[in-house]
Amino acid sequence: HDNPALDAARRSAARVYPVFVLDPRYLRPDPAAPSPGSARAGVARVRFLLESLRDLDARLRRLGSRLLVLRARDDVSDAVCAALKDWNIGKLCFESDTEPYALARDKRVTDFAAASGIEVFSPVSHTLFDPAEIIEKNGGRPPLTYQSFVATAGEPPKPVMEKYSELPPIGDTGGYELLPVPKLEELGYGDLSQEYIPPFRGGETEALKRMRESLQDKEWVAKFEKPKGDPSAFLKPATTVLSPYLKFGCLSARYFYHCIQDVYRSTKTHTKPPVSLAGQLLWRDFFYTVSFGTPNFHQMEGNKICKQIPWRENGELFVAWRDGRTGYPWIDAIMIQLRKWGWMHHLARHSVACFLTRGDLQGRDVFERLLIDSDWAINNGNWLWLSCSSFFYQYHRIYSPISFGKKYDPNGDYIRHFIPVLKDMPKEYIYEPWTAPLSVQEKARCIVGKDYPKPVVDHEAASKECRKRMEEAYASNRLGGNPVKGNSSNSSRRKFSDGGQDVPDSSMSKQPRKRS
DNA sequence: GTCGCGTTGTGGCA
DNA sequence: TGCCACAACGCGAC
Repeated sequence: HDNPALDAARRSAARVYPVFVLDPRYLRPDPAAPSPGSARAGVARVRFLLESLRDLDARLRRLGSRLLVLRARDDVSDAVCAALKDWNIGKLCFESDTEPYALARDKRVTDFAAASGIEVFSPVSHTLFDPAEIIEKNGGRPPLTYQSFVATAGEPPKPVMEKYSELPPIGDTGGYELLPVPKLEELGYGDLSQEYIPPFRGGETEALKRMRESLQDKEWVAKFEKPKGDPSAFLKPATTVLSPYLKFGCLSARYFYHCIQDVYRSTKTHTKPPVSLAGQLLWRDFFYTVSFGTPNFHQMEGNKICKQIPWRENGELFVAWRDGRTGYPWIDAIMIQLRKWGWMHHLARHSVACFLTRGDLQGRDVFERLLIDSDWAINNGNWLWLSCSSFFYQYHRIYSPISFGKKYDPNGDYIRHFIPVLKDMPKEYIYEPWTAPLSVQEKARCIVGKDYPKPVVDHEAASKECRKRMEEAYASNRLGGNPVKGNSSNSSRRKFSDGGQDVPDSSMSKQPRKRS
């Protein structure tokens, strides 16, 4: 549905080759990665992708076509150009993509097409609006606040919902071996039998079903307020969990948006952006637009909208955070949900991102790899937000790793589910197990420091230190825009167990990261 | 220069 | 559940 590229292809040709190229950049197994998967994608997202491809193939077959799965040896554009040439293609249709990696990849293909006399049609259909158009409307610069974005954007165009019962058949594929969509086990990630399978299945069929189920409860849709959602809800998440389907193109943002509007029309009142359900789709477009119009959006260096803050590396804290071993059950439960499900509630993401110092884009990379809805523009945008580097600047607002979760889930059911070793810890101590008397720990069969880690940092000291350093960095940005380079103050996170001694600084300021 | 505003803080209190 | 103080940021309209 809402696939103008496919629609154009079927209208203008007697033969259509529906191609998906498996990209080794995303799929090549990396045994050195901290959890199963490739360097850039955890198995949860790869599984979701393969499920989506199998569903797409099945749906194409119902229309008399099929998916042609190509495996790129190295560069995806090489594989596409070879197929264009070998199959003597006259017109190439694909959805445009604004991520820098995709832009470079697609440019190599369109350059080849232009040189070979192949017609190219590349419509915008991944987002509600065309980011380039919004930037132009706004005077050549992306709107940097949500409100100005919404004012500039206006109403999104309607989805392309042409109904058809068949597609042109595929053409002669010559010597190409037509393989089915591979199974996860065939991609070489090792023995995955022990891996938890997330409760979300990929594919357009599942996406449309999930959307209909969400929209069925009209009162829920009309009253939806994102900040009021419960991040600890896991049996029935507080949001639609349609983001992975949007990410993989299983669900059209435009179609979803217009279905939400239909619901609004049938109810007396409804919430409004930014907190409303439709407002969430506008947030998505906001980050796509800013990311498209901002060079070096994914990093601090050379990023004009990003505050220059001298982040410190704390390898010990980072690894504990990544692996869900910080000693703060609320934080660890969220990170374990991330690794197992590839998804957690937005406020849970805020909580853990805030915890990992205010900032440090190392965390960005962990999210990017493990989330099934991993999205370059949105992930980077939100890490800029949470780190008070851009968009949001109230660095005194810090999520407590103890009281924030407790507010929603005083009994700690979420923690008990994702951290079974804590399942018998009394609720008085479940958010701070290190405060439980030894007799209580013994009775709960969970000794802190043995069965569950001691806190890696003292949150009180660490957040105080963080505020101080943010204040210094902001002051420095006001003065001349030069980041604080000195090493006058302590590490932003301290060890808890050694009485507040500083963790040795492995480096002064963060190295700019290569685009990943 | 001033002032109002900004999706999603915490802790205390009614 | 909602309101307030706390301490307070940058942005953008004026």
